[in-house]
Amino acid sequence: MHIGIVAKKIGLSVDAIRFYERNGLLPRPPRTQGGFRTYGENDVETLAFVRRVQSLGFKLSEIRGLLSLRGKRLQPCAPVRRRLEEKLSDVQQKLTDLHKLEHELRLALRSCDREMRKRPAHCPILREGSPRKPESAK
Amino acid sequence: MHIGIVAKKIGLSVDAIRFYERNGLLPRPPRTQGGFRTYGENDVETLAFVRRVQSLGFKLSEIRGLLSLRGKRLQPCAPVRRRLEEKLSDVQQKLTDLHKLEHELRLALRSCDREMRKRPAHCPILREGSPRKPESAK
DNA sequence: CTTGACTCTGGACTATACTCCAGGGTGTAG
DNA sequence: CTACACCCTGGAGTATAGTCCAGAGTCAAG
Repeated sequence: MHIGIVAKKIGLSVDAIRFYERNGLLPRPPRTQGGFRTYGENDVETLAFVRRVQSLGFKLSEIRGLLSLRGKRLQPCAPVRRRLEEKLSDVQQKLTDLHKLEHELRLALRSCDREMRKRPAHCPILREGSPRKPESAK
Repeated sequence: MHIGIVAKKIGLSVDAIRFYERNGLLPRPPRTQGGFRTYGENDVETLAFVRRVQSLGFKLSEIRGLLSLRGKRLQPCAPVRRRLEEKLSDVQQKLTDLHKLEHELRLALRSCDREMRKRPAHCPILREGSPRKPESAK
């Protein structure tokens, strides 16, 4: 299989596949006389795996580690589990942060709303320091 | 005030302040004979404003827009409100995505767990396609 | 054997928000 | 006047995950 076929099969760009190869996510395939890469089914599967764990939030550098686990005859769950747990706790941290942010944004909106009723041309968010040269005495 | 003083006051690096200036987040200050930037209190306030809205999740390019609003005599709330709402809905979208991701990760963990009891050396995450040359007949 | 579609390499480019650097000039305390 | 701390500019580098390109070569059908 040439690279374009593989790309179409798994919905990646040809460039992305070559990029993965350069970055150690896909072994170098054999080449034709002329230098074209020739892939087999297991390459397609590897790429599918990459996509799948990527969709679980792993970055390419982490996927490299996962792939090396995958290359062994024994495929112990424990190290995978550990990584999944780390990732889960990252996600939870991000969720916490975003919830805080959501709260802050709601507060800002509320303060906007309160002020809007009274003095609609004096946004409380914008005030708190004014630009250089307030033109106080022109 | 020289740049280093301002930097210390608001907890930014000197480099960051110059970076903001280059990117239109802070007006060019007057210079000394020798070319040193000299800042006033309103610059400090501007920078404080930048930090504050940055902590609300706005990126620098968006902050530029906010700053231009801030530079006017009339400071209407409405456009600020609109931006806050957009940002809030971005955040909510991200929360949704992360919740889904959290769910996916939990599913993966569970499938790991189930398999671990039975065949601890055959991680279900790793399987689904094996590396090139499975050595099926060595 | 020609043609058109495909592939090769190496390198530049994208966005974000800065940091770090060299090589030089400036401000000010003593 | 001399240190020494501070400041200047321009440019490179950081991380991420690719995309896009030119200029050249290759493959397969007809």
